[in-house]
Formats: sequence, structure tokens, C-alpha cells
Amino acid sequence: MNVNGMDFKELLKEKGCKLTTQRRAVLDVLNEHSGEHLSTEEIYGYVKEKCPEIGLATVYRTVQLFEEIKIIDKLNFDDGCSRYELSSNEEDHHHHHLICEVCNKVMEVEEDLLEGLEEQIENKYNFKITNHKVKFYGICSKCMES
Amino acid sequence: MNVNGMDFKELLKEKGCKLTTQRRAVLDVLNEHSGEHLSTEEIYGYVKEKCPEIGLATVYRTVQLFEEIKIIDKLNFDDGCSRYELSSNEEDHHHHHLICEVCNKVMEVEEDLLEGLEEQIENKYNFKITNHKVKFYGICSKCMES
DNA sequence: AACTTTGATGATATTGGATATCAATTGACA
DNA sequence: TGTCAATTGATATCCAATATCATCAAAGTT
Repeated sequence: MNVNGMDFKELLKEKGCKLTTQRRAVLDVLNEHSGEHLSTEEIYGYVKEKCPEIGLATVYRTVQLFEEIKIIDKLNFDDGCSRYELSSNEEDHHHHHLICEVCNKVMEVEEDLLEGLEEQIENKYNFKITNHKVKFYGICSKCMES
Repeated sequence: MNVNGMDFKELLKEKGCKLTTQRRAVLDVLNEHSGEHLSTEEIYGYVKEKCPEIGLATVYRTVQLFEEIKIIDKLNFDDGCSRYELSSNEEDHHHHHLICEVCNKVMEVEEDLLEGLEEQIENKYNFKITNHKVKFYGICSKCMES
């Protein structure tokens, strides 16, 4: 049971938290749906299949904890709820999102070409950057045809 | 009464909308507080000073309309509400935000150096980019000292 | 293995930002 | 000035997210 090479139980212990069945089950669901951007309610739906006694509040709490220990990222696509995805490894930073304003589909951009820009900003503004979130809005190829 | 060189009343008319006292007052407040990132409730507070009969629902509706006609941008700093700022002119695209994870202060990065990156993405993913939102998280100079 | 401590859980009430409703009002154009 | 559709204010409502609290279960400890 490890995430990004780190032991899951150890990550929790560092925060004084316990490894529970429910937390394990939520992590499983996130792994099984990597590449998707699940809302808390959606995670709840999937987790209930293998852990029917779990409560919605627990999923909310779990997702919040997972964000704190930095194994997931919170996403906001302006659809009325927060969505989540597994964090990528430390080294390769992370990807960006392309959001089609016509069909609302969200795609991933695997590259992360902000290194140069970040360095410029760090120097000019004396601001130590630890993370970034980038969204590009526009029209996807499919919608462009129509 | 114009925004970014466009006539405000004309912008509204194109959408079949009327120029009302309330909409004028909200725009005034946004102009008087440019550089800030006001929430709807905050806008409501300021507008009421000069237009005490205005209702909160109207501010919510107005802000939504202003976003549709692209004279303001919606911001999300994960503080439980949406915030807004006047859009910059079309040509110089817009700025980014630096968010200090220690003191939660939000600063502006005036440059927009994503042109090159956008072109790469447009070609590789066949996606026509019309806008972007970029947030950098980290530690500001003040918090770095402590 | 039973005990103990303390964090975690599930059910549910509550919060709070945002939206829907609707009668009354007002801007825009003839 | 009259007409009509868009707009407004007040308020009810929605719903994602959080708070509450009694019960439960990890993970040490003896």
C-alpha cells in the first residue's frame, strides 16, 4: 500500500492519523479511476460498492486529509463542486488542463513547460514557488469541426 | 461609460440586456476597487453605500452577466466563495496570481509569458486556446523571512 | 490476548454561498 | 406617453460542505 513511492500508513502516521478501512477504500477508488476528475459524491458512489457502510461525511473528511498529505490535488472546473485527482510524483511536477468551452470536456496536457517562467517569477517577485495550477480554456478539435 | 474601450450600454444591448442603475453601480464599484479581488458579498457591501435599495440577488445576477460579456473574470482562491476582477484588455491578455500558502495573500504577476507555451499546446493538441487561468502557490518574501 | 487511549466513523443537523420564484418595477423603443 | 419585455427586491429554496456527537476501531501498552 504505497503512493508515489511513499508508504501510505507512514504518511498518515506522520500526521497522527490512523490507517482505516475507509481511507484504504477511498485510495483504491482513486487509483482505479486515475485520469478522471472525480467529485466527492462520485467517489462516495464508487466506494460504497466495496464498502457499503461508509458515510458521505467520511469521504469528505478523507478527501480533505488526502489533500493535506499531498497525495491528491483539488480541481475546480466551475461546475458547483470540487473534484480530485491523484498527485503526480514530485519530480515531474504536474500536468495542466484543457477545458473546452463548448462541450465542457476536460483534457490533460502532459507536458509541464513552466519551469523557465517560474524561475523568472521567483527572481523578480522574490516568491518561492512550490506548486501551480494552470487551466487553458478554448475549443477542442471535435467542437471546432462542427 | 465604457469598459476596455467598448461602450457599456452597447455591450449589454448585444445580449438583449438593458442598462440599469444597479448594473452601472456594480461596474462603478469594480472600477473603484480595481486591483482587489472582491467577492459578491463584498461588492454588495460597497454598492449598497451608493445604491442602498439594491438586493443581493441582483449583485449575484449582475456579476454573472458581467462574466458572460467578458468584462470581469471569476477567480477561485478556495476560500468558499467566488471572487471577481475586471478583465484586462484583449491585446495584453491577462496576468497571473501568486498565492502565499502561509499568509494567504494574493499578489499579481503582471507579465503574461505563456504565448509560446500556448502555441505549442494549440499545435500538439489541436485545441484553440481563448483564455487561461494560472495560479502559482508558494511562500511570499515577507513570510520567507519569518 | 485483553486493555486503554485516542483518533475515526456514520447519521444527521446545520451552515452558507448561490440560485429559483414571482409580483412589482423600469428601461428602451415606437 | 404608452407598451412590453427585461429587471429588480424579497424571500424561499437548493445543495455542497461542515459541525456535532455518541459509538466504534486502530495501534500501542501491559
